[in-house]
Amino acid sequence: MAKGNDENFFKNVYEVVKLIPAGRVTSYGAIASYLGSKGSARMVGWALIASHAKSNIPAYRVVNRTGMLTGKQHFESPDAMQASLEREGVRVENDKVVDFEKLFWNPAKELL
DNA sequence: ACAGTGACTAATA
DNA sequence: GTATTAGCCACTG
Repeated sequence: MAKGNDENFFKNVYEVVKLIPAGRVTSYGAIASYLGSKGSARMVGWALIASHAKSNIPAYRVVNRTGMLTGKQHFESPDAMQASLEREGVRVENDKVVDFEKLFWNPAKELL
């Protein structure tokens, strides 16, 4: 670890993910774009791993561009992510968010 | 310092 | 329409 030099980027991810309304989801690319690291969606995913390990971040509200729960494997249980989403009203089918486009929450627009 | 890996995305075949 | 390649940036060995 770099002693938290990149906290700026990570912290931004934490803030945005925390601000995601219940029952809504967003994509890594959207967060990356909002942070200015457009094209580096992988960093958002990496940040979420750190965030999940460091703070209580609802990382389950963040999925990939197709709405698939790619990161569920990193949770305590692979089913925790889907369960949490369904608990908030998000329908998940075959590890994929239903009506993802409707539930999609764009920080660059909603949070503007 | 180099190479491999990864919670991604878009383009190409 | 599915599969593969390439670009992306940070972390680990």
